[in-house]
Amino acid sequence: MPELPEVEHLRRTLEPRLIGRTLERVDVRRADVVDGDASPAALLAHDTVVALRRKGKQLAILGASGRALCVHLGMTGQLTVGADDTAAKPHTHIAWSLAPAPGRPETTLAFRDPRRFGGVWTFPSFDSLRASRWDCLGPDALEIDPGSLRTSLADSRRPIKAALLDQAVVAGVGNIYADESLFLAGVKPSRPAHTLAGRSRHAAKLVPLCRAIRETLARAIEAGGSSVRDYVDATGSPGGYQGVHLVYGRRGLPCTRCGAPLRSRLIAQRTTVWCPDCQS
DNA sequence: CACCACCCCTGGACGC
DNA sequence: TGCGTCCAGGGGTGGT
Repeated sequence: MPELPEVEHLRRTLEPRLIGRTLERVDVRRADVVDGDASPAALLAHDTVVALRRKGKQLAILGASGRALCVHLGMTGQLTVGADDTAAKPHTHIAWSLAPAPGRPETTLAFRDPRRFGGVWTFPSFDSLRASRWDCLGPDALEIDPGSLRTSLADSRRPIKAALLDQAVVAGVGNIYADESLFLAGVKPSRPAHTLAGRSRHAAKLVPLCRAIRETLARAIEAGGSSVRDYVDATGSPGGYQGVHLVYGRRGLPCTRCGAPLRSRLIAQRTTVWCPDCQS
């Protein structure tokens, strides 16, 4: 399930394979994964990729024409660059043919998404992409700072876990890294968000929580992200961070720090795992 | 206005 | 072995 680290690792693996490449032709097999103008030109046909940007869990592909695509992977989305058979897998909804380029054997860019929680949005410019999809997001989670987090949490009575999942509070944290960050910071997921922003003793954990979010995400990027089920990078390789999750997916197993059995319950409609002894 | 429940979707795990 | 059921969850939306 792609969160910020998976999308950033994907961006980094796409970059050397896509920058400077011209998208010759686009084959849209499922038009309903495209939002906005789904014409070939809007999907960067005959355009050359000049940059790949990311905010939170969203990826932007910028063309030399000025046009922009926003890709969101949802739960099961994949964006891969490879040989002809890259587009042959089931649930490949969009396939671009890459113009031949010296030293670059890849021929195909494919967007695949079995469950179709993801999609592709087309925009005439990067500015319009940002205005309609990125400006409403909170700060990117890699750069979250105590000041902005405190402001977002101050008036919120919902559980801190629910706040961290809210992309308007901080962009890029999903279920896995919310649980991991809260564990590292010693914060109970159900704790009312505002108690981390006020004058109670728990407010002292705001700075550690910010640090935990940034460090957890940075380490996961270096490990190539977490492949719980479907995530692969641009080359089709899974990540390696799923092997080092401290709480996510470990309900009932002993806490790595104190040995107590990890507990689990739904918070904000998401399975949440935490240590009853290490988090308060 | 803050926040929650619901919904979209498919594949894999599990039980019988 | 095969079939039915349940569960995973990002994010938009409509309701409280």
